Amino acid sequence: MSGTAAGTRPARPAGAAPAGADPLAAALRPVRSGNTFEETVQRVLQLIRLGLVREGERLPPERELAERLQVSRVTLREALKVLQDAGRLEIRRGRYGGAFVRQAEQDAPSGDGAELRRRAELLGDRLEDTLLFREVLEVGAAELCAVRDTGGEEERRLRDCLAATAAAGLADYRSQDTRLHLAIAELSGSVSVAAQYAAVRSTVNELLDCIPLLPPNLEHSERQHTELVAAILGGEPDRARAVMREHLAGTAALLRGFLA
Amino acid sequence: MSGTAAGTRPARPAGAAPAGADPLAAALRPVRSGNTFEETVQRVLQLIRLGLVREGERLPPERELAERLQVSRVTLREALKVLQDAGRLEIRRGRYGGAFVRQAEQDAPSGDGAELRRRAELLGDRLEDTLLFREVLEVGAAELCAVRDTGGEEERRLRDCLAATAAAGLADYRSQDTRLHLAIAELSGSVSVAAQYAAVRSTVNELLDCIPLLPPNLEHSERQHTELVAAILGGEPDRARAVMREHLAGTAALLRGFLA
DNA sequence: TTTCATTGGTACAAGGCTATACCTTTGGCT
DNA sequence: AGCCAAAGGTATAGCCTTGTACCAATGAAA
Repeated sequence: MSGTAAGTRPARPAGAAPAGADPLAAALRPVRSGNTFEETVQRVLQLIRLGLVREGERLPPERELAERLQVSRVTLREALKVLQDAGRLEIRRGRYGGAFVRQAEQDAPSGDGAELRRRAELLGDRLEDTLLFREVLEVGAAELCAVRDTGGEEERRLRDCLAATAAAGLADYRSQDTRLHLAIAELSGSVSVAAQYAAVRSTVNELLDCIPLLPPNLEHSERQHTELVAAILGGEPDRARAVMREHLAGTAALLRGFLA
Repeated sequence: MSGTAAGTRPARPAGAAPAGADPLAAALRPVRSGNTFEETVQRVLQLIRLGLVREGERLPPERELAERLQVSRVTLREALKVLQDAGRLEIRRGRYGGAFVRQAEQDAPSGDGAELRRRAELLGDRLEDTLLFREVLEVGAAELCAVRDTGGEEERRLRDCLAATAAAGLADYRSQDTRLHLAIAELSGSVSVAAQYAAVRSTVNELLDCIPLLPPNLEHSERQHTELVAAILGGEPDRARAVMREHLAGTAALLRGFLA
C-alpha cells in the first residue's frame, strides 16, 4: 500500500510521541469553537472589554448587530439575554432604548491577584500563546504602519488617539490605550491583523482588568506611546518595532509578575 | 440622552464617510464565515493545498477527521463528497480504504496567468490583506523562533525540513517549502500563529499553483532558506527577520508581477 | 395630547447540524 | 476458505439556527 499519510497502521504504540508531533496539527483544528450562541456572547463581550462601547453607552440596535455579526436576531437576543442576566447589560425597550453597558461589579477590588489567577488558569496553555500572538501582531503592525502611513487622515487619527490616552484618567486609561493600539493594528492595512488583534486584546484586557493600574506604570506607558507614534509618523519602522516590543514586554512582565 | 455609542441619530447623511471609519469595525465582523459544511470543505482543501496530505496519500479516517475538526461525521461526509465529485479525492471503501488525494487537473498548464487572475479577482481586497498578514505572521514567527529555539529536537526538525526542500524536485518543492515555513510557525511557540499561518498559506498556495516554478527562483529561494535556518539556529533574531522579509518579498513580487 | 418612528419582544415554520446506532464492503491473516 | 477488524454508507430523532412576520413599548416632536 503506497498511500498512507495518516494511516494508523494496525496498532501504534499509544505512549510514545511520534517524534515531530502531528504534522497535520496546524490545519486539523476545530472548524467551530462552540455554537453560534456562545461565540456571539464572546463577540459582544469583546466590544465591552475593548472599551469600544463603554459604561453607559449602548450597543447598536439588535437588527443592526445581528446583521453585522451575520447571526440571526433570535440567537443574538439569546446572547444579550445572558449578558443581561449576568448584569453586564441593561436592556430598555422603546424608541431610544437598546442594550446599555453596565459597570462590571468587582467582587474583589483588591489587587491580590486571586481573580487574575483564576482567569489565567481558565486560559491554561493559551495564556502564553496569547502573549506571543499579541507580540507578533502588534510588532508587525507597528512596523507596517511606519512603512505605509502617509495619509493626513491617518496621521490625525493616530495623534487623536495619542492625545486621548494622554488626557485619560485612571478609569479611562485602559480603554484609550486599547483604542490607540487598535488604531495601529487597523492602520497596518490588513483587516486580518486588526481583527485578530481585537480578539487577542480582548483576552488580555480580561486579565489586565484584574490588576490595579498604577500612575507610575501609566506614565511610563505614556512615554512609550509618544515615542511609538513619533516613530510611526516619522517613518522609522525599526524604531517603531523596537518601541512596541519593549512596550509589550512591560505588560507581559506585569502579568507574569502577578501570576508568579 | 447620554449613551449613544452607535446611535445612528434620526438620519445620517448616507454618503459622507464618518471620518475615522467605524470604530467598532474590528470587532463587529461575522461570527461565522459560511455554514459548517462550507468551512469543512475549506479545511480539507487546506490539508491538500498545504501539501500535508499529498497526491496518492489518504486523509485520516472519517471518524477521526470529524472529531478533530469538531464536526459531525455527516457534515464531514458531505464535504468529502463534494471534493470527490470535484475530482480532488478518490474514496475507497473497506479496510485499508479511505479518502485518497488525486491530482488536481490543470485545465491550462500554461503560465499565462489567466487562472491566477481569475482566482486573485475572487479574493478581491483580501489579496493585499493576505500578503500583509502573511508577512506579519512569518516575520514574527522567524524572530520568535530565533529567540526561543534551543531544544535539540526542534533543531533537528528544522534541519530535516531544510534538507527536504534542498532535495526536492520541481514537483515537490512547493510542498516541502510549505512544510519548512509551517515548521517555523509552529516552533514560534504560539499555536495561534501556526494556525493562522496555515490558513493564510493555503490561500497563497492556491495562487502560487497557478504560476510556473522556475529553477532560478527555486535556487534563490533555497539559498534564503539556508540562511534563514542558520539565523534561527544561531539565535540571531534580527537576521532571521530580515532574511524572512526578503524571502517573502520575492514571492509577493512574483505574484504582483504576474497580476500586473 | 396625539402621533409615530424606533427599538425590543414573541411566534412559527423550514432547514442545518449533531449524536447514535447499525449496515456494508474490503482485504490481510489465520 | 473463512474470519474479522477497519473503513465507508445509511437512517432517524432531536436540537440549534435562521428567516419572516407581527406585536408592544417608549419618548421626542408636532
